[in-house]
Amino acid sequence: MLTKNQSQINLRSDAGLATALRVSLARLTRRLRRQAAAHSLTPTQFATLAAVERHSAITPGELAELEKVQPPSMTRVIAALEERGLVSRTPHPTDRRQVTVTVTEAAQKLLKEERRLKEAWLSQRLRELTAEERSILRQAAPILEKLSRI
Amino acid sequence: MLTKNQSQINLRSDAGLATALRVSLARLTRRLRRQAAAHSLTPTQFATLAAVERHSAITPGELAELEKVQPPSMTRVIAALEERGLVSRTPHPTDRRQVTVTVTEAAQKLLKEERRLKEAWLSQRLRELTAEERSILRQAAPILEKLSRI
DNA sequence: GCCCTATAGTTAGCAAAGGTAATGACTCAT
DNA sequence: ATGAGTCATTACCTTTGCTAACTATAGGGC
Repeated sequence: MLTKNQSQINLRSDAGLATALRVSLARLTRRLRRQAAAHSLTPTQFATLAAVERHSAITPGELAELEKVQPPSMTRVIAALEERGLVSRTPHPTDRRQVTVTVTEAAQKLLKEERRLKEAWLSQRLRELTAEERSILRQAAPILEKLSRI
Repeated sequence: MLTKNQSQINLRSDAGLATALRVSLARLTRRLRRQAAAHSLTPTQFATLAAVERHSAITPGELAELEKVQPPSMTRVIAALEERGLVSRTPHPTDRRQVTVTVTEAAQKLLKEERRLKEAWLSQRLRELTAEERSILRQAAPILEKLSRI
């Protein structure tokens, strides 16, 4: 009985668009999370490690703001990454309250491999779309990124 | 130091698109979840209740498949909804192993109000986009829905 | 120079929501 | 009529978010 059309959501209104996006995003994220479970880093850890790689010598507070989590949540993620030798915490050069986080060499290697694995599922799904659909998603990606960043 | 450009992700490749989507989706979902915390239903409960409303007399197993969760997770969500008088479980007409779930009247009223509240944040963000950006998201929404459904 | 407030990070404890494994009730084909 | 399969549930664990409270440090006003 799963064949009924599930979305008679009115996409014209902003509220309808919001509904459609919210529901799909939640489901997709759940799906991606599950896909990632087979690999060595959780999605949160992976996203954080990638952020540390992009902004080397970043502080936990800045990372928390970037990833839109509270500082204590970021503390835990960093602790997990440090325990696995993927990031190192060093004192901030001028402010001893702060800490700077950087990726290790091991992390760079792992990131490369993880990226390949972690994206496999979604990439495969993307390949199953038509070229036009992919093109729309390409245009949508930066907008979603912008929305996620507010 | 949050001003650096965070995404030099190559959107041309499927893997790059996959990366960009994955990161943004995770962050947006986190944000939406937090936004929802002020209201009376969790996002998962809300999504499930909405699904029950759309497919009345659906079984837990079908709901689990729809929402891409395992049956035990769905059992818990349904139990929470039943405890609050929002759904009722009745025996399946022909198969006594199964159960059919339907929304109550209270739920229909609540759904309407919740929808209004829960979409407020995202709608506001959508209004801050340009008309063209919204148009792209309108085109992207069904594709994301399709991706989330595979 | 000394306090007082503000800030950065962490710790402690809680809640939401997912998962797997095992169980009980029921169905159905052999 | 029995044994395998199916549906829902229960029990338990994990991840990952949160808030509140604590510690250490910074920095300004007196």
